[in-house]
Amino acid sequence: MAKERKKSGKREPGSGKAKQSAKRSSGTRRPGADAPDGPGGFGTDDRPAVVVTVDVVVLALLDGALSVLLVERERAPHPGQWALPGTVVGPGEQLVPAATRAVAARTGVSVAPGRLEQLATFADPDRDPRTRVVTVAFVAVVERADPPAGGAVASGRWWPVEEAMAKKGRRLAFDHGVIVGRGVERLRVDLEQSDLGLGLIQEPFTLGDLRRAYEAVWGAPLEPANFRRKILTTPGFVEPTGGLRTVTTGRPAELYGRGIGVRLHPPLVRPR
Amino acid sequence: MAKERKKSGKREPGSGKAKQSAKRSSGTRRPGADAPDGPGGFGTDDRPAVVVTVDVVVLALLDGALSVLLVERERAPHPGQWALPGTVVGPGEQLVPAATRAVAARTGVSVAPGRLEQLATFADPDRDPRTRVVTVAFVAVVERADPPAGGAVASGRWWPVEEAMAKKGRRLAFDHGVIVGRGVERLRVDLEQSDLGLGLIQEPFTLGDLRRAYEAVWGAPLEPANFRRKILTTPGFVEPTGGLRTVTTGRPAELYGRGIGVRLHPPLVRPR
DNA sequence: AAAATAGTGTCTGTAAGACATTATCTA
DNA sequence: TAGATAATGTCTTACAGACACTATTTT
Repeated sequence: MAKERKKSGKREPGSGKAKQSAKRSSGTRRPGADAPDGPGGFGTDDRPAVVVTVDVVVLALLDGALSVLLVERERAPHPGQWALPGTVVGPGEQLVPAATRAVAARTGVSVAPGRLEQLATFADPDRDPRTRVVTVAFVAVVERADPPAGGAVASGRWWPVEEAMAKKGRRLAFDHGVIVGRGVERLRVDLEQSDLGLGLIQEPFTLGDLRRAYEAVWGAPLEPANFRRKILTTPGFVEPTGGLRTVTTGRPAELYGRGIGVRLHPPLVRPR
Repeated sequence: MAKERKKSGKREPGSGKAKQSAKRSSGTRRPGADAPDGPGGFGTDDRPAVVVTVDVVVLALLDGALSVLLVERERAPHPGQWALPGTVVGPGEQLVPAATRAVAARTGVSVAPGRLEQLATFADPDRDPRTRVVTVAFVAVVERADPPAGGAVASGRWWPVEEAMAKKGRRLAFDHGVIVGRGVERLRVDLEQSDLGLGLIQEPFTLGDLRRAYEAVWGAPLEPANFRRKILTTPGFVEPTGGLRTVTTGRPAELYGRGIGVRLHPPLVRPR
């Protein structure tokens, strides 16, 4: 039914390490030089065969542990392995909507616009054995590690980051292990410099809730008094609700909601 | 000459805001849902027509002013306007080599590997009127704003950032004005947190040279004594050579070389 | 000598680290 | 009451901002 592209539609076998000089003599388009975009713009023949995708590192706290949302692959490549939710970017589609759509479609989890940020683009020629796939990775935080919805999207599962990264033998599909690592590191930095950590907990929350979220992300204990001082003396970080919450034992904690949003200067530094 | 693809090769007019629901019924591939990559992987028919490019924001000091390296476009779109040096990413080519190659080929400027970092990916469906172009932007610093080489690469020119961004009427081509802005902001942050600023000056240098580089990037004067203290008390930032330099008037300044490299904790904060 | 630039010393204010003390709940 | 968690207070340390002062050159 569909017509095959005549040129440059096939992936070159063994194009692995992508020696640039070798590429240039490889029969496909000689990249760049001083013909910026070809005589008539991007001619169809000049388009290298490439697929652009988005992949999302969705992070949340599951039983107090920082966890990442993964989907199990059913088909090759890497059948049976776990991968980030992602999708091919549709024609005319923006990246952020594509990322949001991918997460929702594959896992049923909905990501709020302000809690999604571009992480980096991964484009190793060998990262997908089928064809050249350039993926724009995103990081997102959600406030509840919802159990995977049933039915059509049942393949999603939350994995503690520790476990996802350290699976011996069963690594994540493609280069998704690397991407998860980068995503977690990005979140760690974001927590230092913004109030993005609020996206990991539900309102209303106590300062203990917030501190435990930070501790989970950073993997280090924080001094409660100093943490409290930093949060409360930063205007716009949190707003007291006036309410109290008693959990089990101990003095009831004051409840707060998210503030109007802040950038931290100086940052809330993590323990080194 | 070139055979046009039958499907999804044309950009849909008015697809600007990329309404997702509209896209799905657009006759091209319905993105994602629960068919991750099609029955046989990425079929040729399933590939949206997309070109992946790299564009590089090369920054340097030209007569003490932070400047960006631009090339003049000769053909449509945006003929006569200035643009970032960039190129289509070749098949099997890595992004960093592609970025380095693009700068060298179009301007004759060579960028050191450690002075090039990925900035972000820009993928607005309308950013190029010809076809869907997803570009991975990089920032680089070079230590000398070399005059544009002659001959084949004569189209490169250094523009003071101030001037490049504020051209009234003659804006930069595509979304390159936005990309330059993001690149400059990234450099400003990098200067706070790393020794990347050393990449803007030549060895050997004085602390005055280094301070003036920071002042140029941040657009604000720094207290010389405090700047000096921060640099010298950070192990590994600079190494004294023992030499002195007398420029015009004043006490001769001690000369330094780059240290072994550092991340700054706490950062060298810029004036707010 | 005057002007200019480099380098040193020091006082002060801000904010984080450490930790003791008080408050208020449940078992 | 003991134990647990939350909240407050305070002493100390680290470090940046501000700025006075000294050093060494050219004109």
